[in-house]
Amino acid sequence: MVHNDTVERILDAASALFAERGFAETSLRTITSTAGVNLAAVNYHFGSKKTLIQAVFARYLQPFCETLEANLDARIGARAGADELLQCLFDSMLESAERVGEPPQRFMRLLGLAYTQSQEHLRRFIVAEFGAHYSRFTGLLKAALPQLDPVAFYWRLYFMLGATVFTLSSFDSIRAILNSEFERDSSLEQAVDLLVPAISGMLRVEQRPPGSGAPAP
Amino acid sequence: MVHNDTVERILDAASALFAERGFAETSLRTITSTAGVNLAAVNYHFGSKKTLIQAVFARYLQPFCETLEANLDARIGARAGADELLQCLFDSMLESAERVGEPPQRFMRLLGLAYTQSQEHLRRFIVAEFGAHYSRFTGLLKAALPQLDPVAFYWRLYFMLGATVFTLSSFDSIRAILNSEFERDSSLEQAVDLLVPAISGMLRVEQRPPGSGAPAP
DNA sequence: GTATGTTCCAAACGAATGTTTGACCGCAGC
DNA sequence: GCTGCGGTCAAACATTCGTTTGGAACATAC
Repeated sequence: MVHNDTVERILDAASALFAERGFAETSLRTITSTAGVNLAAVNYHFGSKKTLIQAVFARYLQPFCETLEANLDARIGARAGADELLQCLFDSMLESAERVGEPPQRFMRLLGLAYTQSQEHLRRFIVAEFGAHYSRFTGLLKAALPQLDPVAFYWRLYFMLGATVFTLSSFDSIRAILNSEFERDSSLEQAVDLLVPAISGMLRVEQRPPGSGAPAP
Repeated sequence: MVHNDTVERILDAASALFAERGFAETSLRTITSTAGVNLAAVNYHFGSKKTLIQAVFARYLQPFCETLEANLDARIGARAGADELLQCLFDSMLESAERVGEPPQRFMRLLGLAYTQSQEHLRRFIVAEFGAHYSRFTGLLKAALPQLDPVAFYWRLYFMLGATVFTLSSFDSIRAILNSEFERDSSLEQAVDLLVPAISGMLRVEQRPPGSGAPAP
């Protein structure tokens, strides 16, 4: 697939429209008319709608993985703290989004859609493309939190993923609410600055000793 | 709309299928054939697909709101802690799901879809149906966390919502991974027992003093 | 027994979807 | 000058979608 103008225009339009409405709710006709190209161009250049969806993800994932790996190599020593690792992760996200030239919240939105919409082919694609890098990061984070047992750590990874994807992907609407309610504008960087210590704290909370909470069923 | 057998069968099938695939990806033909009723039954009993989606939500939301209000009245005093409030919230969710007779993770899944899929009518419907109860809970929680400034509190509400909806709605797949990796089965109640202290800790983290983190843009 | 209203059903409706087709254009290589 | 080729285009393809229709079946009321 050659990187010509039509391909870029389709990817731009598809990325924005998918993030806005979801995959099934976005038709190829909407994409091609937004991009100003012919309807048949998608199938000609990408093969199908499924592979177009994957191409949209690849354009984000590849720079993100590269940036994350580079930042981990440069900034993270043998025994890094959870705080450093999280800051590194979010910095990489912001950096790579700037490299791609699209807002980071759009990437988060797409990532959330990949989990919530029924796109099994997409989850497989992401694991294949991203799995190794993901494992490296979670391994480092696990080493930074030795007090957590493996199962609790696993769950907290998902708590972190959920909080991040959910809030950053909804950043635009949350900001609109905050603006109308507090008359104070906020940037995505400020949101990340609130997110990192909150998540770091969540990860570091001491585990509740078994039996001290709600009675086990 | 009378509560006859056909209506119940449609709601059961629609609830399960929506949670599994999303709204746009689930056709009325799939719903009616799963329910074993005629295709026209949906439009006859519910009017349209949109109002069917709302009806599916109403069947969960109404018992949940009632249960939450009752539990808040019964168990929460004037100045309750964040821990108590969270436990009360999750207990209400589990209780009401049992009352409805469907798994709680299905409700969480639907709630996540309501946010991520482009269903403006549904968000409006949920706010109208649930807004007052939601405000009561967030007001109590805010009073329990007086050290947080309003904007930081607002963001942490979303962190909490994201972590909860994301993990509990993906509970089935997370459990499958945990089972294959640690050979230890886990219940939804155990997941909630891990979630409550983690979120409570996240909410109580001291705010990072301005300027000590990444430089403000 | 007839009238009335509710529920169900097979069939069809128009619109929208992803995909394919075959002609057309510009441009390189021989 | 002809040929192959990558790219574009309008048009059509076959499905699938949500919704509507007209009548059959049934119960209840008078």
